[in-house]
Amino acid sequence: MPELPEVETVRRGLAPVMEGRRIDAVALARGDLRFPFPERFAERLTGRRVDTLGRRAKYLVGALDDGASLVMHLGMSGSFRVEGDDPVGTFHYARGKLAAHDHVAFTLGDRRIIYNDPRRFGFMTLVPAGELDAHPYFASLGMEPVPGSLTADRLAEALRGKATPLKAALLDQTIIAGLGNIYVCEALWRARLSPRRLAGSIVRKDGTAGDRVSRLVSSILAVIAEAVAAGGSSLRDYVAADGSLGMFQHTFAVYDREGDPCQRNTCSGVVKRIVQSGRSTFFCPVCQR
DNA sequence: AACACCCCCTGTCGGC
DNA sequence: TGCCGACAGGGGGTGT
Repeated sequence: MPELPEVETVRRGLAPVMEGRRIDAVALARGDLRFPFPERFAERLTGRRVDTLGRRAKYLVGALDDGASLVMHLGMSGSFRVEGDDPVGTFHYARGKLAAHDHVAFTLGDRRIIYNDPRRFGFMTLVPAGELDAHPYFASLGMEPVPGSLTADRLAEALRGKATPLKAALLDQTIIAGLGNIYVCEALWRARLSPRRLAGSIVRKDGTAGDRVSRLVSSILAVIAEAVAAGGSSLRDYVAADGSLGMFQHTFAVYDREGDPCQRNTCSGVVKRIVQSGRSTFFCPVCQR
């Protein structure tokens, strides 16, 4: 479910509940999510203090006081909620029993952080001190779609000569890390680029960025920044850790808008849905070239 | 090496 | 109303 803006929204919600606090207990409702939990997962976490809760691509990374990292991925349907006796800030506290698809409960003082994931495509693991950057999940991740990391020159270099459709290249986490199906569709619409065009074809012949790459970079940076500012997108039952709903879905130009008129002022096109590498792509075949 | 496909799992929704 | 297929925000593994 969650792409970078949703994961970042979750991070911002959980950080004040986790940072600087000790994990007093970890309860697992089952031995695996997408993958088995690592050996002694609960024991290794218990008693550790979470110094910071960070994010890389779509991963949440808790930096523990022994140098290890708690790595969490929400997959398609993962979410967190916070329960406790001591209402603070905007959190909605309601202590209760574990519900269906609650798989992990972290107790930190008077709070409980509960991970729920119906499809169990999410996963958690512990990475020993000093091994995070070299870990398989992280070693090959590409640029973060933020200013200073994602630049036109770097994207041009990464896409040059690539024969895969542009849509697939943008979903490739080893090129840009954190984009998913929604924001790729939206960014391509903003950049007026066809998802079917070969990725290498937007790069100039001499390998420099040029107008198309520049437009794409601006579009990606803008759509991600706007989505983060809006608290991400809420589809189906997705909510942030504080129970609030992200609002960005109301501004989708093409995602899940098959048949709607293209929102570009001068365009008479209609949003079309196609399937690329097994996933839906929404775009305007008239203005996206 | 680089791609394209299939699969993991559960819930929801639309069509009949 | 009920059933059934299609589809869903991700990404890892396999086969070409």
